[in-house]
Amino acid sequence: METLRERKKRRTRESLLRAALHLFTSQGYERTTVDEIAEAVDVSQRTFFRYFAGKEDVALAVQKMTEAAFVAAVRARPPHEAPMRALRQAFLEGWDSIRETVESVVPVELHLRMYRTIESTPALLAAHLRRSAATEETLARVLAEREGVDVDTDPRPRLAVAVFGGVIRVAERQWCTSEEFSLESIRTLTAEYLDQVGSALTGNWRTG
Amino acid sequence: METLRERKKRRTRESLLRAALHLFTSQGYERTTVDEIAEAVDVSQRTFFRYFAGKEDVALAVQKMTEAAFVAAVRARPPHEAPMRALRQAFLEGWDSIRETVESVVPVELHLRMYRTIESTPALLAAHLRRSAATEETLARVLAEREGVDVDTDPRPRLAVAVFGGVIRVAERQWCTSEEFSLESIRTLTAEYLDQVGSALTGNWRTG
DNA sequence: AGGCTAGTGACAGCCACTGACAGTTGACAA
DNA sequence: TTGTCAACTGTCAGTGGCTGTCACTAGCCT
Repeated sequence: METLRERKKRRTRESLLRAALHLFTSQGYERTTVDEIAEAVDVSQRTFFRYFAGKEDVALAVQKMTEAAFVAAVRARPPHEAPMRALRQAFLEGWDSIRETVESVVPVELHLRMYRTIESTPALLAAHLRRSAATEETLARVLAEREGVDVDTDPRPRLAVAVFGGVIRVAERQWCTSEEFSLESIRTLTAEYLDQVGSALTGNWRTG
Repeated sequence: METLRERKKRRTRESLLRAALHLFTSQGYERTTVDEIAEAVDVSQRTFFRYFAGKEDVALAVQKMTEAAFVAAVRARPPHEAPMRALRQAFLEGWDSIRETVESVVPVELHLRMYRTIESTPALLAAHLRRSAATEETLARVLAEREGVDVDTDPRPRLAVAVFGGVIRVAERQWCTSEEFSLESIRTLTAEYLDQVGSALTGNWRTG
């Protein structure tokens, strides 16, 4: 059961989040000040910083949710699956539940537009990549445990996750710049790219 | 021939760079202010910002040099080489010339210590990853041209580079945290990891 | 009802960074 | 050599992200 105080906090937090994303996507990340966000929700700037570690943090809050959901999805894969297959299936099958998680806080439309803002704002892209790196470290440990190997001596868990993450990012980037800007298209794009990794590594591409 | 004015500029720039790296590695990036760096070289803070775009920029200036050198090395590979082999050889064989480039500006020892600072400072790691992403985009275009494919319709150049970059970063990270902290060890580590990618992708690791 | 505490606003301050303007110094021609 | 111009630099003032402090209010709990 949620107490009144907790409800108020959650409302404030989500209002700040929505207001921030709205401002970022409509007038740009750099051209939006924290004061503006606070003003839009009618709280003090100081309060904003009590809910979010900073401007970057609020911009990437939804991404943080989806990454956590993805890690959970990988953890939930049956243990007999090979590592790369587990990652692939977690991504493709977990998509819908991730969508629901997002939608409970922020309109999906807004989230999608925010993706483009992140990709086109250097400061945000940098923060996003660092977060991805941290998630990859977590995933490497999950895979290592599934397979019963030591993550500190065996590089394969980290290598597998790094390759997977690389493919995801290529797909993300392609998706952001394309016109086919829907939740479904990133799934098909990712599946397609994952299938092509092998052929990409074993050029020669001219004859292939 | 270098004019007096140009020499002065270069000296100021390199002094700022060395002073900055020295301060960053000895007392930490966050705990170093731009005023301190400027003061150490006895110029105004405003002058610092005329030589470097910001605090991040000076921290990653040497990395920027090495990445540019690497891209050049890839461009110089014979065109009949397969893509992944070109990347691999450019990295392994270009190492010595890169070392010389670095040493002409900054002691190698300082550069190595800076690597650890970058890896352990969130803000710097983020900026470093973003720079890597930009370099990967450049490399993808180089590979696409070598192979005569269109980088906008064929995902394989970007995929190949993403995989390669992922492996490099895993090696970098491992190297930073190990005791074997020499220029030579990262080369052997990278070669080793590149060889293991295939096996990492085709678990099951328990039986392998 | 009244004390306790989480949450808040207001204020002051630090630091990265920028624009504007004036002073200085090297380059180059007369 | 000297005068002129352009490049370079310092000073100053200001913006914006972010933090510490402290008094105050509002919800919680007995």
